[in-house]
Order: sequence, then structure tokens, then C-alpha cells
Amino acid sequence: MDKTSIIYLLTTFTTRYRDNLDKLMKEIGLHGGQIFVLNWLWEHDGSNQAEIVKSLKLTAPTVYNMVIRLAETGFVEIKKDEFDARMSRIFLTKRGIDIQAEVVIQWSKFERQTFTNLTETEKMMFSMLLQKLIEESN
Amino acid sequence: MDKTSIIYLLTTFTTRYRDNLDKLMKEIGLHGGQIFVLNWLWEHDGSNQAEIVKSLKLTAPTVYNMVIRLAETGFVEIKKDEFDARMSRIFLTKRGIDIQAEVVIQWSKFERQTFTNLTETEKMMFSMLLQKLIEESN
DNA sequence: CTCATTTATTTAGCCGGCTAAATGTTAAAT
DNA sequence: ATTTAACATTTAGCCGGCTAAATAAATGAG
Repeated sequence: MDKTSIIYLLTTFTTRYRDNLDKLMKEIGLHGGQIFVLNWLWEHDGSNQAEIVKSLKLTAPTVYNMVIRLAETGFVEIKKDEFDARMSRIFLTKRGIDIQAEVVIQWSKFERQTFTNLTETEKMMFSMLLQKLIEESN
Repeated sequence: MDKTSIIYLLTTFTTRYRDNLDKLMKEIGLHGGQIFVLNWLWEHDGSNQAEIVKSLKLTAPTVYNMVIRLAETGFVEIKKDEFDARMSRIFLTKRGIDIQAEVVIQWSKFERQTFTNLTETEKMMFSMLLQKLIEESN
């Protein structure tokens, strides 16, 4: 349980990581989590919340809040489905579409910044290990 | 920006990771973040908040809230410092001391569970890469 | 000694996670 | 046709992060 333990390292890293993501996205008027919702919508405009929940492996209330905030800031619009009154569909606004270019820039800036200290080989190794770590928790 | 991107993997993993930690610690009546505060106090009983902030690399309000909650649930006690009225010192209660044994058990259970899919070599590799990743962000 | 600065904590408010439980709607079973 | 089950969303409330700004107390400069 000392500070060089892998759990300690991981916890420190994950906190820092999310914070850095947030800071970079804040520069273009977005919050850290929102880009994943947008990223899904860029390929699946008009999704309902349930699809986003499934795709991002988050819970309904989490996605609900993110969608609401994206709507409040004008990146998406929420419309009731005409056939199924239970669900609503999320549509990108012009702003939601246009922001993609900026997100791509920040995204790659973030990736570069996060992995500066790693060689390309190390990065691939890290990616491979992450995949193994994720697989298990399914 | 596709789903196999390393940023995606990392975000998925970090979310899952924190959630798993929380679930395991909940079993013994603690929240995920609290064990790091306790872990510091087990070695530095009577610290003030500022020391915890520095040690865990978090912000003052974050630590403040965690300490308050630990006090509310009876793991620590907060006492005003006799010489410096600005600060208070955090002392472990009997409960705060006794919980250590259980935390150690959950901690190692968590580590085992998180890294089941990795060989010992891979785990060391992962740890080494993490250290590199953390160093940079200082 | 006084006043400005630093230090330690607290308050208020936001985001991204979560669980539990309430609504409302649709689909399925009998 | 009615009742039950499943589904999609919403509400309420909590934790762990954060920033910005308010207190309050101690320290340092002159």
C-alpha cells in the first residue's frame, strides 16, 4: 500500500488524465465527457439516449445529464420520437457539427501531450495492455 | 477518433477502474477516495489538511470534503491545532485504525482483480509505463 | 506597530460518474 | 381486453474531482 504501488500510480494517473482532458476541451467550450457523446453523434446523428448509453458503457442518468447540458449549450437538439413516445432522439445542431474540427485538433493535442514521454513502441505496448485490462472487466 | 483509439481505451478503462475500486471499498463501508486519505493518516496521524493535499496531489476543497465525510462516519476526528488557529489536525479514531486490516484485504483483492489478465511481466511493464506517463505531467 | 502578504480552511457551484426509485409508454401474455 | 412485464427517460441524491472566491489567522516588511 505504499506510494509506488501500481494502484497508487494508476489512481494518480487517472485523476490527472481526466483533469487534463477537461482543461484542453474547456479551451473550445466543451467539457471532458461531452466529446464522447458528440463523437458518437457525428456518426449516428439522431440516436436516442439508450444507444449512447450502450455505446459509451455509461449509465442512463449520466448520459441524460450530458445530453441535457449539450442541449443547453446549443450543440444538440432533443426531439421526441414520432412513433415511440418513450424515447427522444438527439440531433446535432450546426454548432454541434462544426465543433468537430476543433475537437479533432484538441484531441490530437491531448494525445501528444499525454504520451510525450513514450516512444511509439511503448505507446503501442501501453495500448495493448489497456485492451487486455478492459477485456477482463466485461 | 475511433473507438480503438488509445484515448478511448484509456477513458473507458479509467472510468471502469474507479467504479470497481468504489464497489470493493463499499463492501467495508468506505468510498474509493477515502482509502487514500486513511492510508496517509496511518503513517502520519495528526496531519493537517494541507499535508494531505500535498501528499495526494489533490485540491484543498476535495480533501476538505473527504475529511469531513470521514469524520461524519467516525473514522477520524478533527481537532483545532493549539498553536496555529488557522489549521486543524486530523486524528484517526479506533475505527479508523482498525479498518486498515480490511482495507489491505480489499486493496489486494482489487489489485488481483484488476490485473488478472496480465502476466507478472506485463504488469511490471504497465507499471513502468505509468511511471513515465506520470512523470511528464509534473 | 501597522499593514500587506501568505497560509489554511471553508463555501458555493459545476461536471462526470454512480445507485435507487419514479414516470410514462409500449409490448407481450393469457 | 386486461394485466403484466419490459423499456426509455427522468428525478433525487451521493462521491470525487475541479475553480473561484470568502474567511480567518499568522507572518513579514517597513
